[in-house]
Amino acid sequence: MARRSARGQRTPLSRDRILREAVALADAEGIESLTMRGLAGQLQVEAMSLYNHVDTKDDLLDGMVEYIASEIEEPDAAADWKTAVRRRAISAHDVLVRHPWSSIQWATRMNVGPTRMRYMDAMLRELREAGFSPGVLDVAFHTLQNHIVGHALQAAAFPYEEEDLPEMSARYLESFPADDYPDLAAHIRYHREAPGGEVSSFEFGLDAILDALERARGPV
Amino acid sequence: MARRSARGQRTPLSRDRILREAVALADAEGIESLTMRGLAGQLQVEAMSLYNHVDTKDDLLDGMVEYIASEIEEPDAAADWKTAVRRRAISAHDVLVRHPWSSIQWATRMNVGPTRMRYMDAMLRELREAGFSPGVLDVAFHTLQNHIVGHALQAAAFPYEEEDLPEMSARYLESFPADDYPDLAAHIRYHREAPGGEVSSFEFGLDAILDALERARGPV
DNA sequence: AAGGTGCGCTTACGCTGTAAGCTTACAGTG
DNA sequence: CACTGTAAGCTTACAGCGTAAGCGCACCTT
Repeated sequence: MARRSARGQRTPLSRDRILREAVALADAEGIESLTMRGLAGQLQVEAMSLYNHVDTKDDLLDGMVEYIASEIEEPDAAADWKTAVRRRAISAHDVLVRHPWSSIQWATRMNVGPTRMRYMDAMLRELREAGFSPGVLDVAFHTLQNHIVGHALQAAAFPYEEEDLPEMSARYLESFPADDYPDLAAHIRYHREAPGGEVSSFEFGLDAILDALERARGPV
Repeated sequence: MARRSARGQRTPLSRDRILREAVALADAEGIESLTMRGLAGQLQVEAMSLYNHVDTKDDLLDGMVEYIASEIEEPDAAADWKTAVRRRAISAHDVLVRHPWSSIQWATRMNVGPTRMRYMDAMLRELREAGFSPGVLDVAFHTLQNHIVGHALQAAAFPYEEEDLPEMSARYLESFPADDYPDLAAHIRYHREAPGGEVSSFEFGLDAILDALERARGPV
């Protein structure tokens, strides 16, 4: 069953090959249908073989988050703090949205690996070097992080194809009990009609947070 | 097997009784060990009987989130927007922290029921009546919501008993590679030593956001 | 007394993660 | 070249999961 070349030797499995395939599979089919057997099948291997490179399924999932975390880009070191933080935040958000399953895992799994640690450490460093006092730094970090992950989480909730989305959300709004929840209805309508859609909604909020932080620098 | 009184009639099951028990069980044992069989066992009933009141396990989980959402308190209608929003946010955060499994479900499940809709609608109304322009209102709502759920998510990550926590986190910090991630280490230390601990860290950030919003009211 | 029906029970199925033990292919050594 | 240790695959098996299908009891209505 194992895949072999013409001469009979098999392409060796490896943690990295497993993680890459797992990420691809989760991207394509959704993480809830990612099973050890299914993943092994894609790799032309039996399920138990995966356990030579991965401790448990949890370990696999941790590895997947680490894998996509490494796609987050490092901003130019010469940039001022606001630009650097902004770029890093946008890149992180991009990655999380690109892998719709990842934001939930990011928010949920507490086994943070070295790649995520590097990411957090770098963002904290940029904020510290910007001159924030410890208290403000803490708020800044969590507010930014919550914005990034929270927004990606929202985006992942609408995994529809780009094309169907307008029609779909229109139909949803039609059946929505707008009389019972008038402000919520307005909110949904706003997101439907907001110029530029979801992406710029993220950046708009991000800039609002960054501006507020800049004003709060020093005191508080 | 079904529980009966002395005269032989059984205490009837009901959706509400099921949800109440499911919430209690998830609170006590963690949601990952909540199974249909286990839940049924607690209710002295067979697993399949639950399906007379609940469509699927997903429906059960949705119901559980709705159940705890109803514990969020309505602030005094006479209060000014900042006080009202603050109170609602704190109450919501309290509820999510009180049920450690709920923040993940809240962030994850997209099937929002009437109770959660009422909650969102009320918060949006308070912000609108405060005079925010649509754009700022949107940022305000999401930033607040992300702060509430994001913070509860973090808190749920440390499900240790209050007593063990200091010793536990001290040991964690000892083995933490502080040389590789100096700013992350400082961040962890800050959370360990911050006056008042996690709760006030939430309120501190909340107030920072509310103050920033107040300043942003009108323009942007 | 009769019959309907709501609701709990029994059984069974396919799927999951993974423990235990085997077998094969290759590298290193004589 | 043969021998052997080991890494990494395969096979089998198991307990636990959600839930579909159908049965039968206890009650309510007439």
